[in-house]
Amino acid sequence: MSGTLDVQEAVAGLCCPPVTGAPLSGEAAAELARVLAALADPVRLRLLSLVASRAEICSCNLEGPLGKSQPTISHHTKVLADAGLIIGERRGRWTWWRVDAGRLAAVREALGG
Amino acid sequence: MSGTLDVQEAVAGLCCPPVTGAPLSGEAAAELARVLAALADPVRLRLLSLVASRAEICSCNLEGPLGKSQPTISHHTKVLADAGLIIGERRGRWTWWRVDAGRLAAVREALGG
DNA sequence: TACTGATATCGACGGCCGTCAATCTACCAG
DNA sequence: CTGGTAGATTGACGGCCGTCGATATCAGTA
Repeated sequence: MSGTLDVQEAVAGLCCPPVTGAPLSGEAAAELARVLAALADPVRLRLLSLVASRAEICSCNLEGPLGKSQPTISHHTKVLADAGLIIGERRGRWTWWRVDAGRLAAVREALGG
Repeated sequence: MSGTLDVQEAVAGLCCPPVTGAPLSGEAAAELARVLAALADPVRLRLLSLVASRAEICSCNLEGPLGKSQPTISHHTKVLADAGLIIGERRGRWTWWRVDAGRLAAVREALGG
């Protein structure tokens, strides 16, 4: 809206200027690295794509396709949620997950988008 | 050029459909995870931004700003180069590094760009 | 209140990663 | 050839991460 806002405005919680711009500060690099570390796992990438493939998905629908134990799935959903990439909501006995598209876009922008 | 080419065409060596599309295969997830793991380190992110801040940069200009030992810098440049994110060229006694912008763009697209 | 089922947490094991000192290799100057 | 310098490689150490069995928590149901 305002003319004073730039690329970093769209960066949901991620305060990193693009890596392709000026040299990153230690703090900005650490914060971006934390989110990227959450993404840098095959199981979590597949989990993320499963969540993204629908508006919402229940934890119980993740164990089967991913072929991992229930504690492992719970661990990975927590890592992605802590990184802000997915959002969980408990309804009754089930936990429903959805992607935070803004956060994912923020990562792309931090990567020089 | 051809009309048959789509998003994946621009993905320099990265054959991953976007995570926001259909669920990722195990192989696609593993390959994307490998590149993201190379990015998921504060020192390497700062190194990458240093390389990106100029057309080229010499290894000897990295140790100072990053505050790491020479073997550590050499290790990190190798990790980034193996991931295809930077390209090194040896000229005389020095090694010059530059960013592979296409590869970085490929990562962004794999992340749903 | 008990009982069942869905998730979260804990504890432990094995393996991978970042770091650096020491060493090796390659290149240029003399 | 010899010396000096830039960079790569090796080996070792410490710590973090993915995984799962066991257990705890928490919501709905009878």
